[in-house]
Amino acid sequence: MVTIYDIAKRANVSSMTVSRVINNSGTVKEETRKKVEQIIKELNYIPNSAARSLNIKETKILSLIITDITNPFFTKVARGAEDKAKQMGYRLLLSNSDESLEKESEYINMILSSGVDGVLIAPSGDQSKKNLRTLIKHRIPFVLIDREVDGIQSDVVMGDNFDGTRKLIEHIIQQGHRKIALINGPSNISTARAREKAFIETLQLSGIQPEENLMYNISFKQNNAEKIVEKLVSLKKAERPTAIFAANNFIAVDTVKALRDLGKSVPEDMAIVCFDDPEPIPGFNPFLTVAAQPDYNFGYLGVQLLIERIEKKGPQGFQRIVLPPEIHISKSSIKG
Amino acid sequence: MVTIYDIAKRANVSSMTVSRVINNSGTVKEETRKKVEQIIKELNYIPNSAARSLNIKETKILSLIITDITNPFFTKVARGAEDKAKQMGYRLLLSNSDESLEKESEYINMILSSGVDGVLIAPSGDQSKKNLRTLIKHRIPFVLIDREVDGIQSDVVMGDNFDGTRKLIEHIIQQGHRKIALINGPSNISTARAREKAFIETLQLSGIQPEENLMYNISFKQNNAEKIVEKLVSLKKAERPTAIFAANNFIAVDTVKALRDLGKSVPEDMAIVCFDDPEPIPGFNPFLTVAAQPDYNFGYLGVQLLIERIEKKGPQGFQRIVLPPEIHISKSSIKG
DNA sequence: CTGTTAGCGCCTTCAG
DNA sequence: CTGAAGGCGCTAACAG
Repeated sequence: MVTIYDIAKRANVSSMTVSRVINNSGTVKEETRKKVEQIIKELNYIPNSAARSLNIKETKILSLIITDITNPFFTKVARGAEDKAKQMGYRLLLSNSDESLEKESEYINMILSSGVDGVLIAPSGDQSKKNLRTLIKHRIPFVLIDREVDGIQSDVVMGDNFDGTRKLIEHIIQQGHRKIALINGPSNISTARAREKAFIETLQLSGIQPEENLMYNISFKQNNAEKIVEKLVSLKKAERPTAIFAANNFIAVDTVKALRDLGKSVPEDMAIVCFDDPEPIPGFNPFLTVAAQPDYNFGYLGVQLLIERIEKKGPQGFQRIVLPPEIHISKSSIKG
Repeated sequence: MVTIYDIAKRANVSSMTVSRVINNSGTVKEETRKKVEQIIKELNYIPNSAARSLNIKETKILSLIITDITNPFFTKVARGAEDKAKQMGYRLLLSNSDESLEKESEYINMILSSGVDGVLIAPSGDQSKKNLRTLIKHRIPFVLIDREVDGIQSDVVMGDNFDGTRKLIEHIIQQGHRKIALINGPSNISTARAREKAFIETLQLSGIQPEENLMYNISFKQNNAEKIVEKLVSLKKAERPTAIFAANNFIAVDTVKALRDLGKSVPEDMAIVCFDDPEPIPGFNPFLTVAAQPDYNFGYLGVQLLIERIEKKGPQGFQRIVLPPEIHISKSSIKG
């Protein structure tokens, strides 16, 4: 391995001069700089980042913790995050928590020891407070994406869950539906709470009384909605919903599949609207009516805030960026 | 920051003993080990990985270079890679080359200086040889995924492009099509070459003469197929294809959109089959007939080979794992 | 503009 | 089973 000393020797300078050339720091005579640079090329010298990190205590590595890269929403978040990170000279570590506090904790531990400069995280829920506290204790800057956590002050980039939900529900009411079910995520996740609140209030504003037996909390992960759908479908006609609001894309997909398996058709037997688009390519094969979030920007802006925080260029107080969703109306909620 | 010395002092041992406890190396009396471990907990000690890496020359970080995480095929590859990496105690860096040699080269440079232990890469094409040679020169192990590179010997995990293509084309011929167009990726990518070869040979075996003016090479990226589709559609009826083989999912999506914009319907006016599923959730909203690859395993097995190579547990020779695709027949190729 | 000294936190080597 | 000395490759702080 060729080190800074090998370069120094060949160039008849000290290691410090080489260091200055590499980092463009201090002042070096144009002539010596040229010489050093040439020798660096000749010898294919590459600075050792471990040694560098040991000194200056920064790695130029960020950690992205999402629940599942396979969820098209987070796929785009990751792409936005990576793009911005690269642009700013940072690398990005990928982690999938699968909505599990335990996995999240494991990643947090790995983060502490691998010395990343900052963390962009979609927390698994309010219980993540524990993990975020750990980050705070170790002075590792972080930015929350998509989800807030009760009792944690920080920068955050999130969607307008209330507004998106309200528009979806208004739309479905406008389509003539009065019995509307909610299949929601766990209530320890801020997005689920906001969506439920908006669901209830929007119904009430239209003079519809929200019904307990039409509202369910399951996981935001795949393969969870089937039983709920069966239950809803098997209700007596008078009690049965004619529309379902799926609180995220995975739940929506499950719901559609479950209905299909039950021989029900969408939207004739059951209308569906959902938050977050399950399609990676919007508008390709449009079927579901969705509140599509600017997912790419969640990641892009998140990394931007994070780097500002790391490099202390950010404002003193925490920033809270709320991005509005776009409603895309499609077959799943329109009759005929 | 609490260091190994702080622990040593408190425990009345030397830093070496602490080091031995941390790494489970050498021998330490059960009693002292217990004491040290307790103090580590009390003080919330976390080993500094930069210092560690500086000594032992390993980071437990792998780099994944794909063309675009947003492509559902690579999304799954990434998930498989991350799962295996985590299981083996490694972290994974994410990079999107966007099929660009330049971006790929930038990432390779970052890799060299950030000292990752190994690289899992879907090369941008045969021109990546340059970058792979750089990795070889710097003794950084790598495994190719999805694509081989002319003149590079290495471990590789890839799909059976010939077989998948053959089955798709046989299917489309069986549907009565004789004029079949190919919208392929660039011929400097091994998968594109294999798919073209299989396309031509399968046609010939069925007594159909491949036609130059029905075969095109574009990029594997999004938003490229429109002009080709327009050209194909505007051919005189006698020359016009009745089916299109899109060589990857992005091309297929573009093709479907372009046809839609031109007022053509699929499969009535034009049948479509493609390699790689554009749906993140197979079978959710089935439309396209596809050769779906075991994408998750590309990443999972790729990382497995890579770690074996890094830890020198792998066989001397290089491994070449070829995974068969599954054909999913759907509306886009079946009439009425 | 350049060099010297010291040390980042850990692990290897060798002694005991 | 444990410790002392030295070094990994680099840079901060100072000196010239």
